[in-house]
Amino acid sequence: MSQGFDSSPSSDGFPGDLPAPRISDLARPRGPEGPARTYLEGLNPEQRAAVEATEGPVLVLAGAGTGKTRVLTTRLAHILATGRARPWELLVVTFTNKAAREMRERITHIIGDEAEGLRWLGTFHSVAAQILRRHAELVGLKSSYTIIDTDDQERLLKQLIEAADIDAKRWTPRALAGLIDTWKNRGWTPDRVPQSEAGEFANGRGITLYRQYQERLRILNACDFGDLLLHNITIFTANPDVLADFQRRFQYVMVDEYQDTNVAQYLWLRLLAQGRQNVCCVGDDDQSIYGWRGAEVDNILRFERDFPGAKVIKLERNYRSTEHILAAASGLIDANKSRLGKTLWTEASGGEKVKVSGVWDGEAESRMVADEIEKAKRAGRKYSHMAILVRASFQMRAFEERFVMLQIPYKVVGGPRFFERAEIRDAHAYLRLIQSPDDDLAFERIVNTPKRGIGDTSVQKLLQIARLEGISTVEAARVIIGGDDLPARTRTALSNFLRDLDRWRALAATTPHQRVMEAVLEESGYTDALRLDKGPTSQTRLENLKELVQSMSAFDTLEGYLEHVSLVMDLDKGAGDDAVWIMTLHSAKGLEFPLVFLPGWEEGVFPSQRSMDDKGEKGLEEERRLAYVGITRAREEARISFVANRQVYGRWTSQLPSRFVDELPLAHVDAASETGYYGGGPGMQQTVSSRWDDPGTSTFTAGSYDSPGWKRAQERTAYSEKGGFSERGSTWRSGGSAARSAPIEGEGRLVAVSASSAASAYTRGDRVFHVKFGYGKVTGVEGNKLSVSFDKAGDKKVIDSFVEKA
DNA sequence: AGTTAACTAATTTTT
DNA sequence: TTAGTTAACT
Repeated sequence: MSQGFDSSPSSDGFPGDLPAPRISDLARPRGPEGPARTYLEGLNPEQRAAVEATEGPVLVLAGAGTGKTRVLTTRLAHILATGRARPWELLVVTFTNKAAREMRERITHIIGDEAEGLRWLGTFHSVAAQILRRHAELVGLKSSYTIIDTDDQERLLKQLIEAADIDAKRWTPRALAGLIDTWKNRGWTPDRVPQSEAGEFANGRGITLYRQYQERLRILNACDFGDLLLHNITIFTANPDVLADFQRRFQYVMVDEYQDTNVAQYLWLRLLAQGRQNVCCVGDDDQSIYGWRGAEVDNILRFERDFPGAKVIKLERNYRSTEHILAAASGLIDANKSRLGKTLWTEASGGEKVKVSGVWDGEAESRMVADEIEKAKRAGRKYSHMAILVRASFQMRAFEERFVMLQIPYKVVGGPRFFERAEIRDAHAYLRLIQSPDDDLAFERIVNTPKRGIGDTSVQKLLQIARLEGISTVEAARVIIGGDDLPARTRTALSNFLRDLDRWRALAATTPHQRVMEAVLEESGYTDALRLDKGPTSQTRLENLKELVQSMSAFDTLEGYLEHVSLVMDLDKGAGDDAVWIMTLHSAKGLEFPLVFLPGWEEGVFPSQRSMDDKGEKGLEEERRLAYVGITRAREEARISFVANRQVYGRWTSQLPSRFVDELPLAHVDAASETGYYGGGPGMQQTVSSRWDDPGTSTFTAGSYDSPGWKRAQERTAYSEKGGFSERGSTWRSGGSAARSAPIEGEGRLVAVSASSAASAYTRGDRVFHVKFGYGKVTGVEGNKLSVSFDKAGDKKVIDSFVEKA
């Protein structure tokens, strides 16, 4: 329900910039009466209503920073504390392992060890995997089925595409994998894919390939992520008794991040919740940013239809951000048409306005951000309280380079995850093959990794025989080394490999698995090959493998370990050190920081051109939600920036400020020129406006986005009348970028820049030392920038003032 | 079989 | 621009 009169802010209320009391605080027994119901204290009326509405369907629309997770965990504790259900009778699903873990932790704080009984608390996929283990035979699998990753998936599809004599370049395995995923996300088994979709891949052969793929998976006793849900649905619909059993078991169902559910997840939930109808979904339509992955915001709208009489509770009181930040975000999201309509409010007044600044190019942008970070640090802020949130990962590099130069500690969140790295997958493939000799996909992956002289043609022969005889590839290998289909050298290599495998398998029976892993990596020559590899990443890979061996010790059995990595692909690296966060807007969802930088707010970058091209208005609205997510991550300060020129894919492109900048309500925004970030004081109007003029060609003199300049510019879709730069989106060759930015550097505000005026004292061939990268040799000199080939860290570009002669 | 040189594509990514 | 993949060479 929307904000009632009685809950309106009172003057002596809770100071808005304080966080809501922590669950852990509330759980602590207060006084002699013990912990009874203390968890309900400090909830606002809406939160409390959501917690206490345990019976019947409930939809909680929880805006950003309104205590959504707190409501969910408290509600769960409430159900348990009041004896409505036992821990194992609760189904609680999240999207990420992280969210599941956090929820488990928070509940443990409230109710203690009883939380261990919550065996159906987990991600959609892990819960579905458990259910599938019990009833795998109903979809033609054994309960020992393996879960394949996207890598295996694509390799399998590639084989099928080639077998069907389809050009795998025109129709890539990846595209087919994407298509099949989409179909599975919609809950479509091969026979359910509508005719209208038939033409999607390789002139209508997509469905046949899908069917073949499923058949291959069944033979391999494997399934992919999408199958986990889909098989569950198949089991439930074809076996009402099984479904009824689970419906009876799950007394209460709770769902986090409901706006991110896809159709398959929705169907799955509906089936399970339909029995008792005690289902509570928590979500925020304004934070739906995974539409491209099959999420259906419509699921929120359908909720009331599928569960008639559902209670809808809105959480709109924000405990995270200041008034200005909230108002800016609200104003922006207001531009979206398809919304359920929530308005966040806070008791916190004042705070800083959202700062918006335009700068010349990406380099200037990273310089500005780094500068502000140093300033904030000097003012007493921790690095770890600051974050840079970008639309796409290519934007990260500029910041990283700058930070390395200035020695600002940073950490990139997201990116290639640990378990997805090639070396880790290779290591796992060895383990899988040791555990189950007929794991063909694992065999194919490592049969020639490291290189042992078994080439592509030989592997193809193996596959052919395996296919023909209906045996596993390993068995086929055993057959082929007895014959003369392969050159003697290859046969020897193959038989050596098989012998090694047998030996490791024997070893695994008697030895702790991490010892086995070590032995395999050494004896297979894998680590040796890496040690010999002169590539810049080989060192990191070796370290990753060490870490892998480390992480294995937490598991009693190899089986347990492998099950874990297939579903819980998540290894939280110690986030202990004080460092600035750099990540995408997507991976920032659910996090918060006192100071948030939002660079790259330019048409085409954000909103992303691709998104708008593919999905039109819908895509744009999702981009806008992403912007909303970005701003609402900030507790105290949000700083948005855009550039006039950006180098994309090696081309210089002139950029227009994002329409989102335009949509921010003026009353809550400060243009950088006015706050005078670069202003040197009175008389020195060295502000953004003059920066835009620096190259001396643009007539774009707007000092801020709200002055006539850039709105006009936007309408004209050109920056320049005088012929400086051509039309918007036009590109020109690089070459002058260093020269253009020189005057800016000339201000000498930055340490690194101040050194730039002097000619470099280094020449090619000099040995140098860098604090971070160690010793290296200069391979090139460009002004004050050196290209250095470091002994340990590989090739880097550094500013000369950061190295010394060695 | 393995190396190198040319070619090409290029968001976001929970499981 | 760069990374990743394929085609031609050794």
